[in-house]
Amino acid sequence: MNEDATQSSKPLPTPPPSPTHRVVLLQLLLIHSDYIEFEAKRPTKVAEDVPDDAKSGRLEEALCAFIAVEKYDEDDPQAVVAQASKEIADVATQVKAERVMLYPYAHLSSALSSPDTAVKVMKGLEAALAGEFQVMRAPFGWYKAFQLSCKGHPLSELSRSIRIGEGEVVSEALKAESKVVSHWKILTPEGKMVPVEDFDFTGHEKLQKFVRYEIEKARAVDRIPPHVELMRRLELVDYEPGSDPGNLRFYPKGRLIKALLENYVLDRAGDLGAMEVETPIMYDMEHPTLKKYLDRFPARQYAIDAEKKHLFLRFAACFGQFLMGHDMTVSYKSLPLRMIEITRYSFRREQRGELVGLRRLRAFTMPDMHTLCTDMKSAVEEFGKQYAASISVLDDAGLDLKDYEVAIRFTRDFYQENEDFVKSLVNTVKKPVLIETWDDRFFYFVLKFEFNFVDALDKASALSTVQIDVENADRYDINYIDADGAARRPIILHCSPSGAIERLMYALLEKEAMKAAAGEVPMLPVWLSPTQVRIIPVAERHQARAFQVAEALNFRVDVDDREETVGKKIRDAGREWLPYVVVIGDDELASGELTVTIRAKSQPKEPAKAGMTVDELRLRLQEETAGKPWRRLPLPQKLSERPKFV
RNA sequence: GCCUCGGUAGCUCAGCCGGUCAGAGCGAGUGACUUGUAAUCACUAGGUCGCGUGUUCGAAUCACGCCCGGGGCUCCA
Repeated sequence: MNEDATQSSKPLPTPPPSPTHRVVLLQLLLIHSDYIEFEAKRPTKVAEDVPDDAKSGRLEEALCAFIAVEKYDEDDPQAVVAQASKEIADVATQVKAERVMLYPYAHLSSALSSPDTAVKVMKGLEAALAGEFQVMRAPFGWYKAFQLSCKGHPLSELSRSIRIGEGEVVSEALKAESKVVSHWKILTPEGKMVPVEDFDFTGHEKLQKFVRYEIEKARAVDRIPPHVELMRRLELVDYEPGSDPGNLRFYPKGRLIKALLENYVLDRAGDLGAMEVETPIMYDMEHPTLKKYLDRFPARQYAIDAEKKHLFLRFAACFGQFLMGHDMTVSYKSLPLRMIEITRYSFRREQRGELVGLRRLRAFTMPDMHTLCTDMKSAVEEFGKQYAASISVLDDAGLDLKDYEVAIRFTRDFYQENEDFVKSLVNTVKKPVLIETWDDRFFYFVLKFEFNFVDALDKASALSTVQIDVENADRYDINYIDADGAARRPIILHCSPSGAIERLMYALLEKEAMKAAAGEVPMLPVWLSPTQVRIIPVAERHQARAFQVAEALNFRVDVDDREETVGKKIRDAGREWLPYVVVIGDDELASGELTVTIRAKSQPKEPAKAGMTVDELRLRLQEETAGKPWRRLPLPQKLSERPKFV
């Protein structure tokens, strides 16, 4: 559930538009006319009271705006007026019309607003446009006769739906957010709490970048993020224009890496004692509990209408696991009780301009673990364990403490009672940490941390996170039976040990891009490399031995049997970041040994070559991949049989 | 959602003050070469110039709308 785990760097909640405020619409049909003429014939029962001289009218060379005010407009008529008047003015200017006819036209909508709202909006539009144009308004709620002559040029007929973005609907939670006051400090391993402005960042440049990103929102980017080029060039992941933006396609190699990371995080969660579950990806907007929850903090959702239900796609696994938790019978003996799901996918309809490669998506894969704890003491203890586990998970994935910055955020009250604990967290990482404190609790949690990766373009994004949630047990009516037989509310931890899997891939690629820029040789950890060993037979007569070695190694080994020169094959292997490249020619045939190029020891232009036996190479691979999940080669073993995906 | 830049062959891109402007390199296919650590040579095929509408005698080129991507703003449980 937790956005930070996956997608954002900031802990503040998105202003939650309530689901009922979700869409605000006004339907417009704009006709550029030679003339428009109407006459009100007789009133309907909702008719607006108007003087006789307003019951008919005619405009020459006018833009005629047929308007249906919709039910949803009732939430914010002013915003609708502002938006719609701008739209009408834009078109009128474009077609060089000096006159505008506002014509209420109910048939454009199937969900009309109340007549009061409609009249209010119509009058609002009239007032808003009056300054710039000659405006006439046909009365609302009358049966009217009209004549219209459409000019018939390309822009003469346009229809518009005015949509007011969710963010403009001010909900209770948004109002609360604007009152949030954050205090920013740096906490050092020695336990000193220093205001950020007084902290000497010498030697902690990445932390400084992160802090600036967080507080000052410093951004300066003028190029495509390196990982976007890499994800395509390495044939891992790509954009999918046939879908919605931010929904990506994964090629076999990308799918392999993602699957390995998913399985690895699941394994590690299992080590912590988590039970894997699976929950639906869509939920009923009208479900009473979810409705309250959505009111509290929706990201922007994807909505789906199905038969009689109005559904939304989940943005985390919280829904499913909390609903499950609500129905479970849990004894205190079961606590701490941990459940995890790798959400494939979590959906958030992030704004178009925010989407970038693997960093920020609309559909992403998030390990989402929830832990029920008896009380705050137990929750804090569990928090410490999951903090340590997150460090270890990232380390195995290829990111160590130098690669990310730690943020710890809490309420003032929490800190007063747990100061030593917070300091111990900082001591664990042995480097200064960004601290954000709130005077009051505006969010559902009292304590959280995130690990924030700072990329090649100095952008920060959150990976691992854990939060202590003191609110949702109540909201979902989750309880456990204590030793005395009484039902009690647990404290709930939200944890994503790695953050979103896509984002982890992004971080790995960005890290390697930074290494490459610094003159080092980039590569993925051996356990994640789609091909672990490539064998290059020098001539056709060496192929049999190549396949024999491939089989004996029993890892992800492929054979470059293409009709290319050895030089070409070596170069291609380098471009694919192959950890081990074995060339087999007459010499190897004779000696039985292997000539292996070891990427991890190579420098640019200086491949590190070593002679070793098949067994030695196999042992080496076993050591480097011990304890990690394994999957078979994701592509045909013979390079000659492989398609190109990009 | 707004602003801005871009979309030309599978990929990277040139052409773009309207008129042999439909091109290059890589990739792909075919043939030759049987190859020892960052690109072997030759030939061939491939494109509604993102989509639509308009302006014009004539549009890849100009205008408008839309779609997709990059960046910025906003936003970022």
